Amino acid sequence: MTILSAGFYCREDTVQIAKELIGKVIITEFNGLLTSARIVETEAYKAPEDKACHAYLNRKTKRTKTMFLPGGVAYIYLCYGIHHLFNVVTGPEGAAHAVLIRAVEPLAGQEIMLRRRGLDKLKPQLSAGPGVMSKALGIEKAYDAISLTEPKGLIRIADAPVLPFSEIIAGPRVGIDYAEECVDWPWRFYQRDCPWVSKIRKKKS
DNA sequence: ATAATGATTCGCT
DNA sequence: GCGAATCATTATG
Repeated sequence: MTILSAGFYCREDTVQIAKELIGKVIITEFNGLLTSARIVETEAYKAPEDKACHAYLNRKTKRTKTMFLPGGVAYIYLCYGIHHLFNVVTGPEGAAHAVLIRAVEPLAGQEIMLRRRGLDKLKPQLSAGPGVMSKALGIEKAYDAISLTEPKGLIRIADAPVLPFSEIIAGPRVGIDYAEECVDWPWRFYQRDCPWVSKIRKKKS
């Protein structure tokens, strides 16, 4: 099992990386509890031109500074005061690019994930959604900016064959209605016919 | 359908 | 510094 190296993340084309991340495997190991899950849904965010990106126009703040790091580290932040969202920083140092992981398919340590979520049965609700999949894997914002490329790291991502083109679907990103002309950019990728992909949420009336 | 929830940011001073 | 508005969501009825 090969861990993806910095070379994979540091490329300039974040959208391409987001696409290639589908099918890769996230492994977390906190407190000796090992869990892993297959990525089935991602979104690309790319400053400065992307209005939906926190670092739009390269705004550098305490929160977004992680995104300016070289590719291969985690960017984790709190959303709606409740949910920890997990991103992978991409691109060279100084480029605020990142890929949001939105949904995963549980592999190893399913009992651990169920316990963390307070569920007793394996169903998409366990990890189909950016907030809940972080919770299932035990990811918290305290792990912001840690490396993903260390073989012994708390969080790492294992390589896997790239899915056939026909299995990957591109669409507009979710939950960024405020981003005006950027809302329709097809920067969301997910695996076709996969029950672990998050459901498209209906917009407010 | 909507309440819950808190870090972050922005516009003041 | 301070306070208000904002938000890449989820769970529940």
